[in-house]
Amino acid sequence: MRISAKGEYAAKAVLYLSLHYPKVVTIHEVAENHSIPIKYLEHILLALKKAGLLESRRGVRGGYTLARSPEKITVGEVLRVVDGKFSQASCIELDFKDHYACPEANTCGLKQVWQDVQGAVEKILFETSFDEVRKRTLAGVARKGDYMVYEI
Amino acid sequence: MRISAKGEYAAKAVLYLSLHYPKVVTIHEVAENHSIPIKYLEHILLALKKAGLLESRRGVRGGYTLARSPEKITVGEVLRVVDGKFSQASCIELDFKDHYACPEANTCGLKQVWQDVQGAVEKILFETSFDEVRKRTLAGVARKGDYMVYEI
DNA sequence: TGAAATCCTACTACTGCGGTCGAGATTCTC
DNA sequence: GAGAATCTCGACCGCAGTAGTAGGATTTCA
Repeated sequence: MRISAKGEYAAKAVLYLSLHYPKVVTIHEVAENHSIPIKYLEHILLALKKAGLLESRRGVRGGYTLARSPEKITVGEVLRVVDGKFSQASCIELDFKDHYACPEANTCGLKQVWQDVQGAVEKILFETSFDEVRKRTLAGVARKGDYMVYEI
Repeated sequence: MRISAKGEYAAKAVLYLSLHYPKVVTIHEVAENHSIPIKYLEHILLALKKAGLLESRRGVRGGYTLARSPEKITVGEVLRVVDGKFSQASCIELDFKDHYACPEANTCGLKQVWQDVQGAVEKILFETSFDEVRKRTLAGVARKGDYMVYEI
């Protein structure tokens, strides 16, 4: 019942790209800044690119940037790519065609609970854009006072 | 980002006990009714007992029952016992003493997102009692006003 | 005493997650 | 065109946690 390391990495990376949008930054730079294993991050960014969230440029001066502006990318979208669905329990999953996998699903009062949880989670994740996360991050930095940690 | 099979088993078992409260029912009966491996269910019920949620009687005519009435047991309590805490991401976990494990936690705008999610999940799980789940099960009907579940 | 049940420890098989490796393809700069 | 920088991609690996099993010890009731 937790977000995977992969999901956290992905979110941090996209936040970093949001802070530098629309500049192109290298995997290396992202990995350095967040202490993420670089070879692992490669896979993650590649997946996000294939999902249409990021754009890349190869070769010298290459790197990644967001495919859309930060306010058009939500935390939920990013997590969905790397962590898959947010199904909270097997009993509300659907099988091959449109039917609940759990035979008791129609009467079991727990189904409602799992759906409520899933809905609440998705509501937050899909309604929070990276522009908002970016603003909160900058606000946090400003409160600290001493340095501007992120160069923009 | 999902509830474990163990968590689902535990919730189903407690629901079953709620439906028969205050009758004492055997592990065997619960396992049969929900197609849960009996030897596995033993562990789960034992853990719930040790956590103070269930009571048991050994020997012939023994079995389990709730330690309190269904309205005094929440889904969250049950899941916490078998699945541990609901920390959504490592960056909001606390280390040995009172400090965030993640060094960027104070400035990272993601922390708030993870906390929002965790809060929303806990609110639902800890405010839903098994008496309510029991009623919904008996009604076999969806409630009004539940969350819209996003299409996946 | 014997059957029915929980209690308890130990073990196992498997899956997925986190991470690594090495080579290939592309692009820029000189 | 050479070479460096950078993304692309498939294969691989170790570990921890999950799900489940085995078997016996203990308690209780008739």
